[in-house]
Amino acid sequence: MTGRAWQKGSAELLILSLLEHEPRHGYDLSKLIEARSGGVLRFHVASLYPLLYRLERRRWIGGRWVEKAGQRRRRYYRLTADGRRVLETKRRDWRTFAQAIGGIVGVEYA
Amino acid sequence: MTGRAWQKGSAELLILSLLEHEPRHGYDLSKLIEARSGGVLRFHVASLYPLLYRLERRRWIGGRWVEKAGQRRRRYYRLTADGRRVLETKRRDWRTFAQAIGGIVGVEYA
DNA sequence: GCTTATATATGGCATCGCCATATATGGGGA
DNA sequence: TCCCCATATATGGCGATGCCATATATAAGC
Repeated sequence: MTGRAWQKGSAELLILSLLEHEPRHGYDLSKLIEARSGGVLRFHVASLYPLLYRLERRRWIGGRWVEKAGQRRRRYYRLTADGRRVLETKRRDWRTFAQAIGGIVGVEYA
Repeated sequence: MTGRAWQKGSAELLILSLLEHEPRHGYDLSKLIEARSGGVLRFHVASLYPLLYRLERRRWIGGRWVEKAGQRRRRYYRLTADGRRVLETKRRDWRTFAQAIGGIVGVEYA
């Protein structure tokens, strides 16, 4: 549970980043985060879906249902123009934040 | 408000780090965080004092009152042996976490 | 005398991630 | 055949943690 509290706030940045180049659905995002972080990051679906609704309500992402035979329906999300701008800002902010923390606690990321 | 949400969870690491080499009192810690981060990080005292009580309750830090003439009383905190171990763990965890985030969102800290 | 900086304290609130649980479908193995 | 697992989305309630507002108290500076 150690680092779980840090995830607060980073979730939005993660989701926006993963949607940058292609639309994805919720379950896929959840699996991607876990896989790409080598298991370090893990988002429970109970956090993920409400987060996606929130981002959609803010118009940072847009979702649409895709139904295929022999498959549960999926909702695919894509970045909006607003979302793209927010992503850039959040990336910069994250970098600034991480460097500030690193500077004080004496951690280098190299 | 941009990065404020990220602070959740990093507060403990910051405090423990700042107490690593010398005892400090609450107000001092609050000012130090702001100064050393160039204003990027800022902890309101309303968050800070309850946090200090929590850390003391967990025996990660120990506080003692210091009264001097012509000065409001101050409570100085120092790291305990437990606190020192926790600090090491949290530092490692933070590094792992920041690298995982950086890897997914495409941010380098160099 | 008034404001500002120093210094600690606390009640109530908002945000956000988690647990538990629910629904629904397809595939693989015993 | 039957059950479990992976896939896929949904939601009520809870806990942790930081913030706002406010309070108290003292010394320094104008």
